[in-house]
Amino acid sequence: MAEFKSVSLADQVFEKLENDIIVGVYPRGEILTELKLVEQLGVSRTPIREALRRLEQERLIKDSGKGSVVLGITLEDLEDIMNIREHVEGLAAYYAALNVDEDDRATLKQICDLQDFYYEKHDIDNLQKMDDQFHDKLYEMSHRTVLHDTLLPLHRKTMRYRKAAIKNDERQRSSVTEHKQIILAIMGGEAETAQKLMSDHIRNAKVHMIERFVEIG
Amino acid sequence: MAEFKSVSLADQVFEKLENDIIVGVYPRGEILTELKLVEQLGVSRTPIREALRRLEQERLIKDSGKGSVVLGITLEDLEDIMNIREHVEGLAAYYAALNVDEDDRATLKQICDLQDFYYEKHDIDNLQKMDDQFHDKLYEMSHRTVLHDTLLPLHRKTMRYRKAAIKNDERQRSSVTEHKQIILAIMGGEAETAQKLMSDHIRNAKVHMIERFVEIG
DNA sequence: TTGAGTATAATTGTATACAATAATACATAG
DNA sequence: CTATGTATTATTGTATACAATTATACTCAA
Repeated sequence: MAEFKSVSLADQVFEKLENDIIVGVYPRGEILTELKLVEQLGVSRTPIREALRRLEQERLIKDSGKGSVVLGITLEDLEDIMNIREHVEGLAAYYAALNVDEDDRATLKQICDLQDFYYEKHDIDNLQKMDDQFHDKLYEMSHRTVLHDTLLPLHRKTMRYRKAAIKNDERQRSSVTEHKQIILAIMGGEAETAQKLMSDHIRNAKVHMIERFVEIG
Repeated sequence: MAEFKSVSLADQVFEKLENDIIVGVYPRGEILTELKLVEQLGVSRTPIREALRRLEQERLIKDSGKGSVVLGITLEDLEDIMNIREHVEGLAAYYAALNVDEDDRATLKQICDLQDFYYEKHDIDNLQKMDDQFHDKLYEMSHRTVLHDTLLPLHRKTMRYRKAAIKNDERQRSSVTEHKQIILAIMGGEAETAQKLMSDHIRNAKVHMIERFVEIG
C-alpha cells in the first residue's frame, strides 16, 4: 500500500484557489461565495472558510459583505512585488552564499544542468519549474525565515507573468545565463557578488514581466 | 444607543492572539490548543480556527500536529524585518511624497505636533502610538497595496522592541527628529530625499532595537 | 403602473456534532 | 517490576445546524 500524506481539505482548497486566482481562472472582480465553492469543490464550508481567511491574509481576495471579491494582481502590484524582490531577494542570495554546503551545491548543480537541458529542448513548462526551484532553493538556503516567508508569496504571485515572459526566446536565454552566474557566485561563497547579480536579475525580469502584463493583463 | 461596529469574533481573536504573541504574552515555544483557547476566550472553535489559520499564514504560529506552537520573533527575524523595511519603507516614503495632498499634509502636521507634545511630556505610550500612526499613514499614502500589506505586518512585529528602544532618551530624541525630517521631505514632495531619510531612519532604529532584543529577548 | 410592505432567498457568522487519529494511562500477565 | 495490550482521553478535521442580516422578489393597495 502506498503512503497517503494527509493534507487537509482546507490546505488543498487554499492551494487551488490561490493558484486559480494567480493564473487568472478567477479574474479580478469576480465574487466568490462560500456556497458556490461548496458546490464547485465538493467540500463543506468549514475548510473553504479557512482557505478564504488565508487568501484574505495574502490580499488575494477581500471581503465585500456579500461574498469575497477577487483582487488578483494589478500592474502596480507587479511593479511593487518586483521592486521589493529586487532588494530582498539579493539579501537571500547573500545569506545563501554564506551558508552553502555540499548538498546545496549538488542541488544547485542539478538545477543548473536541468535548466540547460530544458532550454535546449525549448520545454517552457519545465524551464519555469526550474526557475521556481531555483528561487525556492535560495530562499531555503538563506535559512532566514522572514526572507523566505516574504519572498515566496511574492514570487508565486508573479507566476502568470513569468510564464509569459519566458516565452520570449531572448529573455529565456538571458534568464538561464543570469541564473547560472548567480549559482556560480553562491557556490563560490561570494556573497556580495551573488547579492548584486540577483538584484540585477530581478531588475531584468521586472522589465520583461511588466511588458507582458501590458500585453496580457 | 451607540453604534456597534460588528467585528467578527474571528477577527477579534486574531487581533488579540497576534498582539499577545508579538508582545510576548505567549512566549516562543508555547503550545496553543483550540480547546484551551475556547476556554480562555469563551468563543467556539470556529472563529478560533480561522484566527489560527491566519496566524499560521503570518508565521506567528506553526502547526505541530498536537496544537499550534508559538514561533514569535527571533533575533534573526528582527534583523531581517528591519533589513527589509530599510529598503521597502523607503519606497513607500518615496510614493507618499509623490502622492501627498492637503489632507495628508494636515494629518502629518498633526502627527508631528503631537509627537513633540508627548516627547516633552515623556509620555512613552503615546509617543509609540504616534510612531505607529506615522508609519501607517505613510503606508496608506503610498497608495501601493503590496507595499502597505508587506510593511504593516513587519512593522507590527517589531512592536515589543520599538517600545523598549524608545525608552532610551537619546533614541527618543533622534527618532522624533528623524520623523520630523521625513515629514518635511514628504510634505515638500521631495520623493528621493524622503526615501533616503526613511532608509536612514530604519537603519538607525534597527541598531537600537537589536540592542534591546539582546537585553530583553 | 407604481410604491410600500412583507415574505422569501441567499449569505455569512457562530456553535456544535461527529469522525478519525494520536497520545496517555492503566491494568494485567509474565 | 516490567512490558504489552487495551481502554480512555485529548485533539484536530470536517460537516452540519442554527441564527442573524441583507438582498430579492412578490403581492396588494392606491
